Amino acid sequence: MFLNDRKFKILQAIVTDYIETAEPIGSRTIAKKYSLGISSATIRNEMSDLEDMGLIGQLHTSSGRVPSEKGYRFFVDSMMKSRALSVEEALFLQRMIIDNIGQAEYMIQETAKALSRLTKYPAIVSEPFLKKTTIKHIQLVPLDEKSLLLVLVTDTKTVKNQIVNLPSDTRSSGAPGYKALTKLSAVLNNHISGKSIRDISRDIIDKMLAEFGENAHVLMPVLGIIADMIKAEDDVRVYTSGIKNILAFPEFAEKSKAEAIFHALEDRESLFAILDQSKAHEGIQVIIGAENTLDLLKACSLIKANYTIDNGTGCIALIGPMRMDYTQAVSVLSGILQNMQQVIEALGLQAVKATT
Amino acid sequence: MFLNDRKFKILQAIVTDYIETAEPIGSRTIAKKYSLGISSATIRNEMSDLEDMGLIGQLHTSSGRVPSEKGYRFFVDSMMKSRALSVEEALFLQRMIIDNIGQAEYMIQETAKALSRLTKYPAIVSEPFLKKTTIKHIQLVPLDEKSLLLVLVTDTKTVKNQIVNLPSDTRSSGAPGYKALTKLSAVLNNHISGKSIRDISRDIIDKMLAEFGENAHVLMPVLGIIADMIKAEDDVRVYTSGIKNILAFPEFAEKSKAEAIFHALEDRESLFAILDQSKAHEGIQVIIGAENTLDLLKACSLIKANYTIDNGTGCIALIGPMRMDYTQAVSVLSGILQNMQQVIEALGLQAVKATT
DNA sequence: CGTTAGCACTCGACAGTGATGAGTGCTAAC
DNA sequence: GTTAGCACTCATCACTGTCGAGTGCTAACG
Repeated sequence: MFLNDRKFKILQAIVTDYIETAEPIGSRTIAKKYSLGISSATIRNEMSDLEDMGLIGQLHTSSGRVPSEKGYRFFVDSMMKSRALSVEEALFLQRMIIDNIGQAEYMIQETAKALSRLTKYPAIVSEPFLKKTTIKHIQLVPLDEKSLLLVLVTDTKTVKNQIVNLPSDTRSSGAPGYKALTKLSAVLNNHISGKSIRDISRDIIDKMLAEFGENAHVLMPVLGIIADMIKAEDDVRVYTSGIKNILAFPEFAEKSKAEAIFHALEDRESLFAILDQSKAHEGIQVIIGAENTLDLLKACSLIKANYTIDNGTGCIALIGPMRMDYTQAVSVLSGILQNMQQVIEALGLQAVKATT
Repeated sequence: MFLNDRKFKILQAIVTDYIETAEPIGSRTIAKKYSLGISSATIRNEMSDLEDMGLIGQLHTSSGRVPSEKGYRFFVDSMMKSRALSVEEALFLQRMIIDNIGQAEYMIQETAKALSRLTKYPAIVSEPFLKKTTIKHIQLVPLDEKSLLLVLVTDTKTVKNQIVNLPSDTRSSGAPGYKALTKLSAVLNNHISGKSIRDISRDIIDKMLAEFGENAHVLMPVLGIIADMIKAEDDVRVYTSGIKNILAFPEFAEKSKAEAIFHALEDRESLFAILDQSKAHEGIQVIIGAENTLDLLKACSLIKANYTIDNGTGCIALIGPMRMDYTQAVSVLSGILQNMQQVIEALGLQAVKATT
């Protein structure tokens, strides 16, 4: 699609103005507000052409014009200038990096918060979906005579821990002491470190049982919990932040519409459905209105990017009305991706594939 | 305040009906809906008396009557029958107990979720505020040559872990191996287990430095992170759930009102201000409208209870419009408190003080 | 031939109007 | 003491006319 310079500028004015004000915009307003050096009548003629091309529309005869989905698409593809982060945004992200040089899990939550705070749009961030989590390290820690603590480190440096309550029928033999536990930890690490849960064969279990000796009764509860933890780890979590921000948009003023969005963003299943769209896409992707496969989002736009850590890929996204500030949202999202890259590198994981 | 039987029943009818419908209720409706055996005219006379007593009011002449704050207070204090949990509610809680026999941290989050799901009101639950967290156990776990994992168990069985990145200038000496770390863990436990962060004196640090020997460079980073973790632990967290439910209430239909509530419930500071009201109160407490010290909540009611674990006390609360279903809310809250008690007992902590 | 001014037309927003109905308070009768 | 009846109040709703923003069309202008 080709537009002459004047049409280009008029469309740009309509889109940016509508993104800002959420009000249909008329020819006279454009003539006054944007000094294009032509009269409102001329603008009317051009607008009529733009309407024929399907780039703008009107809600009823004699209302101002509003960008159509095609118009937004044209704007995103051809008009949007990439914007540098503002000083405040850059500083905010910088501080976040410092706070996050800790653990991958927190980084993901914090990323969601930062995204929504910087953009005023609700943010969704999913943990990387890992095909096969493997055990990196196991440590048993004594608590008291009837329970002990199991700490599990996985190959992505996620750390999990859970209390193991020893079955009451074997409680008479009691929990092993500190020294015994370090020995048992060593046995566990020797046999199952580097393995995924499926790799633990009957054979390996038998060997470990023998080496556990008098503490054999501890092994099965421990293995059971390890299996649960790995399974929970394979269950990807999704974090959202700033959902309340949608109340600020007039397009969700109707309570039923706001409720629908709230519902979708608090429900795990629908969150996955939202993020699962076009999973293979590289770089930042903008999905406008009906381009969404979900009916619920046909009135919304979604800006999303996939990121990769080690052997898994996760997703990071912003949701807003179709009239969302694509320029800002894309630049912030891109900044955040670079941020994640730095944190991940600091954690010694493989870098995020970020393409802008 | 004393009411004769007829006035009592009429007030009860007005409160329960208004809680259900959110519409002012007139004399004729009461006469039809509740078979009190008297005509609407008589009811009108009685209502006039109730209005003089300040228990009900009307929005304008010739609107139906609405309970006043004093009316709600009278209802809660004198009319509310405690209700047994329904089968569904009881089952739901039972399942929750089973899922929660893990760790105190998750229990608190899950409690918030359960509360809001069962009542349809937003729920707030705070972690117990602990005066002085003490270290119960420390374990250092090897990760790779430049980092190790620190696991910390506190006296309330909260488990925290964080990766310790060794300073680069000492990286040449490398991270200690598995065996060395178990020895270092033992040193740490010998000296600071059972202590709070303030109890770690310069003297103790010097002793540990000596015992660490060639790995002395590891000690300070580790202690620094322990201090941070304990500090973070002393920072009580607050969880909310089901905030979106307020959209369902007509009293928050105005966007500005809903936004105010959302804002208050997403902001840590205001959450604490909400929960801090009448901290010393025992058992379940109902705070109605202007009884709230916060201006923001003057139009809301708050149902809250404090719970105690070991040396700390936390808070659990429901927020709703003044017209909230006190009967249901109180019974569910009381059920949840008993639930927490069971989980806490299973964890070996001291029981919740639940008084209903 | 592109641009512009002028004009008729459309339609949403808003304020004013009257009818309707739910509800009250008062009074008189039971 | 209780009830029926009646006048009165007030929110709600549908309807109406006015106003203004905006469009499309046409004719005139450079």
